[in-house]
Amino acid sequence: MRPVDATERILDAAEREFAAHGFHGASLRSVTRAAGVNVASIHYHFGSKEALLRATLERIVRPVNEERLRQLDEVLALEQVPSVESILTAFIRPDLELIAGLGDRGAIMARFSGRSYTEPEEVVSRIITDLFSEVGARFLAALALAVPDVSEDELRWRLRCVVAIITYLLAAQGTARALFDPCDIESASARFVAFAAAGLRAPASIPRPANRL
Amino acid sequence: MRPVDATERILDAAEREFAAHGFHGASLRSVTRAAGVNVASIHYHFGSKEALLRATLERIVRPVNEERLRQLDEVLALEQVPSVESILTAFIRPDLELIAGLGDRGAIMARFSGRSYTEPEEVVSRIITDLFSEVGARFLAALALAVPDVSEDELRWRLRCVVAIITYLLAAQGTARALFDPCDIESASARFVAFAAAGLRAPASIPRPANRL
DNA sequence: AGGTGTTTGAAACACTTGTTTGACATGGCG
DNA sequence: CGCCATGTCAAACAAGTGTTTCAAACACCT
Repeated sequence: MRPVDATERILDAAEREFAAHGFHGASLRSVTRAAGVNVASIHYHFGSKEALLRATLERIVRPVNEERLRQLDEVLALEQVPSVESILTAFIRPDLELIAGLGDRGAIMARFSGRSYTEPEEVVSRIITDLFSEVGARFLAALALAVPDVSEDELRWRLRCVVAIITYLLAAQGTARALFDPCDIESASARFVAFAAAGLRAPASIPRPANRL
Repeated sequence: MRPVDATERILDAAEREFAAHGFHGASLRSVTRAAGVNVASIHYHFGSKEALLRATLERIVRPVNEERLRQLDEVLALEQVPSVESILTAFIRPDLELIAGLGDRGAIMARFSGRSYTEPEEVVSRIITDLFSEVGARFLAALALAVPDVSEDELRWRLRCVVAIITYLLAAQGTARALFDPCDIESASARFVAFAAAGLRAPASIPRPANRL
């Protein structure tokens, strides 16, 4: 079952360790021990701990983001003015499908990617920003079509709230306080979309002036 | 300006270091260096790194949560059926006020507490769960009054989404991608409330069965 | 078989980690 | 003054960190 290829085995183990303990908390030796390889092989195959993290992250996030864009294209092809619900569904389903399709490893990957968003270390946030810039821009543009009444600035702000929710959803997965049953992605998706769509569609906020009569 | 008391100086420095690098990423020596004290003094005053984290966390979170409950009581006293907006405002304002009132340190504390929510390490999540159990229960009960049409189970789920948003808001503060201007808590609060209130009030999700005809 | 480039292995590198120790200074009190 | 608790300090502790080295093993090709 486990891949014979050492590179792949290292990535599998790194995924687990980074998910469980974060970038600093995970040690290369715990990774190599779990992967059944020598410590040196990490530097041989990847170059450094940071490079290993990037590789681990990319292996998870890239296909998910590609699937996101694919589903978004599908929505845009079907609806000339896309609904918020369709856009949000295209945004979250690739994550949920990943989790559902991979069993235990799905939970690990969810935690890992959710966690990576909130890593304080520059290293991680730089990688994440890289990986998500295109997806962010495309979905923001789609949302601007779907919710024309809200300024793009506030929409961008709201999109980040949506990302925050997904991050949290993923990060909690595989812990004692998981937010959804990985087998039931329909209701997880429905709950998410119901909440987030209403939030995105809300009338633009009107900050009351600091002192109002 | 800086407190002369060593305990306080250590807590100040720990706050900064934990916020910037997380629990594992921050080293005791970087804390003591910043605080201008000896390494041993951390163990003298607190006992261990973990105990230092707990103390740092409690010093921030406790007063904020007390203020949350105070503002919630105020809302409940004024409105017999509280509005979602009022509840949400009571929930987020103590955070924003903290940030606004404390300048740089506010941003640090925001990042620190936001970050702590997503620490993978058991250590941190245990402390957080402790500190938030009462607030969570009280606000959930209030929301159940305000949104009677949504089941308490789904409401609990949505409340966690709200917490996710706040966490993210706080964690991004003090970084290059801060989500709001600390001086303008009015519009930050308005944006948050507009988004979250709409989400909370959304009609209950109706997960269609996995296979529907 | 011999030679080539690619992977592995054990060991060491220099350094940092959290924690402990014991000597030293300080300050209040009888 | 001596006494004792309270802090502080440099130094050391053992263990663990990411990274490097270099020889041995391997796989593959002519």
